[in-house]
Amino acid sequence: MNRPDLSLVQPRKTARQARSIATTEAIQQATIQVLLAEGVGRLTTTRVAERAGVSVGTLYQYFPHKQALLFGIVERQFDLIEGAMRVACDQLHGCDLAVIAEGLAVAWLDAKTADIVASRAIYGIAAEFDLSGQMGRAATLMGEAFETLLASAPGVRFRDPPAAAFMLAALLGGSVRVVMEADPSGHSLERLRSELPRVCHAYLISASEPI
Amino acid sequence: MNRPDLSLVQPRKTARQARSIATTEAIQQATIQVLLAEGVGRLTTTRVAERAGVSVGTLYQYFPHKQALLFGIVERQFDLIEGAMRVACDQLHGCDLAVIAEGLAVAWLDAKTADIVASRAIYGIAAEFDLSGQMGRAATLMGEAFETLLASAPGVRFRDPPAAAFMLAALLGGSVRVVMEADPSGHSLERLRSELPRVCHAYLISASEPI
DNA sequence: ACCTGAACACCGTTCAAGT
DNA sequence: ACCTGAACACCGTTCAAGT
Repeated sequence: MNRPDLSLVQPRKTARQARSIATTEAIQQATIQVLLAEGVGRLTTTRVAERAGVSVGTLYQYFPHKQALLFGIVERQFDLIEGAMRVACDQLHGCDLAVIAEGLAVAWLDAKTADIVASRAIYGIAAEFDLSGQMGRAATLMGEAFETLLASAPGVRFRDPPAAAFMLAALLGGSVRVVMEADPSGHSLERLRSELPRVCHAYLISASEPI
Repeated sequence: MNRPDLSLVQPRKTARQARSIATTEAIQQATIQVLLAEGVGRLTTTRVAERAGVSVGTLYQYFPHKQALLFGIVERQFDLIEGAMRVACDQLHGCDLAVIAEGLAVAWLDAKTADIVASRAIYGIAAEFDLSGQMGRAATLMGEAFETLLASAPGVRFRDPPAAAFMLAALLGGSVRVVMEADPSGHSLERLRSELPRVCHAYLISASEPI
């Protein structure tokens, strides 16, 4: 397999006609089904096409390469998490640091563990494909949202707001990812659930000063 | 490719004879060379065998599957990091919390960024293969080392020592991993370098109490 | 305008045959 | 005791031919 051009995430041809849309939809659905039923290791363009009721050729008319199949799913999951965090940020706007820290940690953990099946699939994908592009973009978005949230906290001023927001995102994202990967049983997730809010709170306090 | 049995990480036959040892060595060296010269995407059993000057059949006499080739390299890198952290733990034994926090964060960042070429290769491997087993084992080891280190800090007592040690490991491992993956340029690594010690210190204080 | 599926160039892995 | 490499069962991707 030659290294595919990862910038081509869009479908090769926009699905204008009804039939095209149906086909695209069917292929995406089939991807999820194969993924859940057989695992990443057995996710094959031919298998997906078969499950979608089309031929491989048709599949390649809408998705430039196998990775594009997966990117769609990952993007959907990322959007879900981003949405959940956006809601959390809105609700926490103007609250004080303790509430913000606790709120963000809980929201993040909930979002990541909400659909454990999807998460498992995503981590499987992440283990097999290069998602650094997606992750970088997501990190930047989180950083920005966190920065405005932190600015809204009353009675405190951050010495370096972008740095604090960035670090907070790295903290949440990193610790949850590493724990989910290292211990899929989810046992040590409980520990994370009790400790992560404390980490966030302690850090935010140390990165800011009163008034 | 059928999902290989990951428990078979050992070479298929122990290399007793001199010739065998040489062959094994050559294959391992060839793996690294191919990895560095051509990237994970072009790492092929045939290519490795060719570079090692043997046939594919010979390769499979010593390595049960392609993954075993990679596991060796990853294990070596993990050992390096584990060693560096063990040294750091020894040096920090008995120091107070501020020094321990700063020391661990710096040691971890240095170990992870020491051989940037190897790290890049490792992350490439990690993106393509399932390393959850290795990572879980490494996390447990770190947790234990951290726990005895934290117990040595004078004047403080941790409310839940295993939880604190675990969280510290997740913090270090997660944030560095996520930053390296999301921003391979290494630009935001500088930010991490200045913020991570603060995170560790703030958390350790909040998880302990005086006397 | 959309679909088909044989064909191509590659994989990982095996095993009868050699030295 | 160790090595070879053709052979096998799969991949991802393409493209001439169909409707």
